[in-house]
Amino acid sequence: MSPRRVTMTDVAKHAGVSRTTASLVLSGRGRELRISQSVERRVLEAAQELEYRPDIVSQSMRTGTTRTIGFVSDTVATSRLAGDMIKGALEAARERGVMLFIGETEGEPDLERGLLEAMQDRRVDGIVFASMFTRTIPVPAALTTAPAVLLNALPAEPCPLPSVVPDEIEAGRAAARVLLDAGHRDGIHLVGAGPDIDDVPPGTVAGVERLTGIRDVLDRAGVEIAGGRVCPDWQPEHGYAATAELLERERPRALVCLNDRLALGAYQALDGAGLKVPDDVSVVSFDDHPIATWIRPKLTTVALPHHELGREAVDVLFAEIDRRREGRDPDSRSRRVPMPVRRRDSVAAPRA
Amino acid sequence: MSPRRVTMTDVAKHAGVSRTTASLVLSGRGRELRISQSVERRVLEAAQELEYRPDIVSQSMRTGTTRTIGFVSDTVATSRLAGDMIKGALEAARERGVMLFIGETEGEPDLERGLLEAMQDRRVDGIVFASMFTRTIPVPAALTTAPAVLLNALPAEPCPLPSVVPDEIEAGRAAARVLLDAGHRDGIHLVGAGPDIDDVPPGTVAGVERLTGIRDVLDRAGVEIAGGRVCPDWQPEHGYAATAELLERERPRALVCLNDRLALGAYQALDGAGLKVPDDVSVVSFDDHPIATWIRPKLTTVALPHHELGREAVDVLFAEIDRRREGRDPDSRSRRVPMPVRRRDSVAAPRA
DNA sequence: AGCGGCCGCTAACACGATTTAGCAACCGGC
DNA sequence: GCCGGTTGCTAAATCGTGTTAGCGGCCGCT
Repeated sequence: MSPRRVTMTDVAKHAGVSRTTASLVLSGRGRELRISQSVERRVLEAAQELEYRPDIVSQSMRTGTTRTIGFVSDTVATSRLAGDMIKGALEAARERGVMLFIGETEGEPDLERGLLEAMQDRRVDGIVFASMFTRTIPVPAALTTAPAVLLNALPAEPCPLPSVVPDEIEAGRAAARVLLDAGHRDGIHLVGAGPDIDDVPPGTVAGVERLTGIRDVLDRAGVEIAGGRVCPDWQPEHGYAATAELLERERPRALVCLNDRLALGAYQALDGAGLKVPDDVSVVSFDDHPIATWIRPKLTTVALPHHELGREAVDVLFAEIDRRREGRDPDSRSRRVPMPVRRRDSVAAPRA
Repeated sequence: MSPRRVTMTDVAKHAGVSRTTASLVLSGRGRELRISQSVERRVLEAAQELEYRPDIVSQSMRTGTTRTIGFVSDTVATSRLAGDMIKGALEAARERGVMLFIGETEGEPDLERGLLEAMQDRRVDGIVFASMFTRTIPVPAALTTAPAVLLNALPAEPCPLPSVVPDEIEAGRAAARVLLDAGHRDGIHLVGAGPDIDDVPPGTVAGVERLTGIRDVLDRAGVEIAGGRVCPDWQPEHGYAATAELLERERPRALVCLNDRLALGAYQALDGAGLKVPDDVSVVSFDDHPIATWIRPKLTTVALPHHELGREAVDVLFAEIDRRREGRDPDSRSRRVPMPVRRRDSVAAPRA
């Protein structure tokens, strides 16, 4: 079988000291507690020679901290985006020597509760509670036990939890500015939401906020939105249908698609109508989904910074853990992570 | 602060019995060790009333099993596929009340070693060592300590580890059969690899095995491959280039693309040449990437069963853990998970 | 000589569970 | 009345670590 792990007792024995002394030296408190240099050296050498590594389970037992955090999300498999978020969280955790439990609730309260309990039973130091698309959520009661952060989600009711979300309003503004900068003033249509602020699929934050940002910039510039079409879901087929229907009535100069999958559908409809992107119609979108660089021409889009969101959430979580340890009140503000514009080939000046 | 957790001592005190008795009852060994029915009931009631849940860290300390496994992969963020694999693993783990650590090595040996050590230090019960695309890998020494399974990877040298991989050869056969069944005999071209068995991008298992399967079926049917083009990487742009170049020379009747991203590029090139899928050219592919259903017409493809691979890996891992516990030798066979054909709209009978 | 103080280390307990060994009480048989 | 066996429970050890309290020895001062 596998050879028994080297324990601190082994190290102490090998160095000819008590286990206490070994513990003191190895936890760096030797100097403070007046362990002689020679003993200290003997212990360190013994530890190195035996390749001693502390057993974290035992440490957790004693100290109460497991150097482990939980990452709970509704789903991990929707897209590459989810993976990026986890990747960011993973990096930030690794820098602190912390491991990540992951779990998915599939949106079911039972699974959610079970998962949170399983993590608490394993004494996680904190929990990142993530949603794969931005929305407001009812905060589970179990989340108030351990330090926690909401990721890509806002609490439905005021609660003492910090949250990390993408800055969708500013993203909307950025998308509108891309078109204005290229010289567009007329024939700007929306695909997926709008034109009015109430025309959004239910339950999404991204819809309202992106639309708010777009309208804000266009309004200020005195530019009127030519039209818009709300889609129940933001899949390619809906983008195709909305755009095809639009093309029957009029000829747009620019499309703002509310995400890249809609934009893919819009491309297909434009192609079917013999219109060229960007010469005939400019397209700007949101998300920076992998397909944005696969379709032709490559899509100009405002990126969801999933990687950065994941990192930031873990950073905020550890700040929160520190606050708790110091007995301070939790920080319930929400962080807005900027969404960068990826300028590619789908936007051009309108034809004269 | 957060209220102290309810411990077994609390339960025992509340029921008026010793901690030992409480433990016996709660671990279901009460009957066996002749605890009276009345005491048993008192303990169970106390546990329920106090909402007692055992502390898994303490249990781990005593029993050596953490009900936690590690999922180590080179990367988790390449695509939705990775997410699906994790999702499958997660499901299988949840069914056993087991949590999942995840970590990524980014292919760096240092990170890999650190990660495996971190997991061992947390006494994981076993490790799934996954690759995001099928390949042969050198098995890290640290993997032999705990029970482990290779997922989507084959050991470079014989070693006592089971592995779980997709059945790529049979997938190749299935793809070829799709074309034969539709009546194709001539003008079958390969995109991404081939036509000879050596024409594959280096380091991939999928390339050789898919090609092997394709050739196997076509050879048996007496059908000759009209041509092929190996691509250094399997991205849309390579599929586009290979197909565009092919179209300059001749007019294919069917394309076997070695993955869906290549197929996307091929679609674009065919579209550019004014050829219709599937009327002019049939296309069959591999992976069942999300875009397969987004592009028009929807792509017929042989699916990588990522979800199933993840599940299977965890199942095999637990079988392995059981073997070890019973002192039997490890099972070093490799499992082949079938790759199902997704028949959609990109294959039709050749034009008369 | 007696006493206080420092130096360098160790004994012992705690964390929360599991498990082994054993104790007290009762019963029956001779 | 003593012995042996069964019943029903508990004391105590254990896992590997962190931490507090304290012990013996030496030095210096009066």
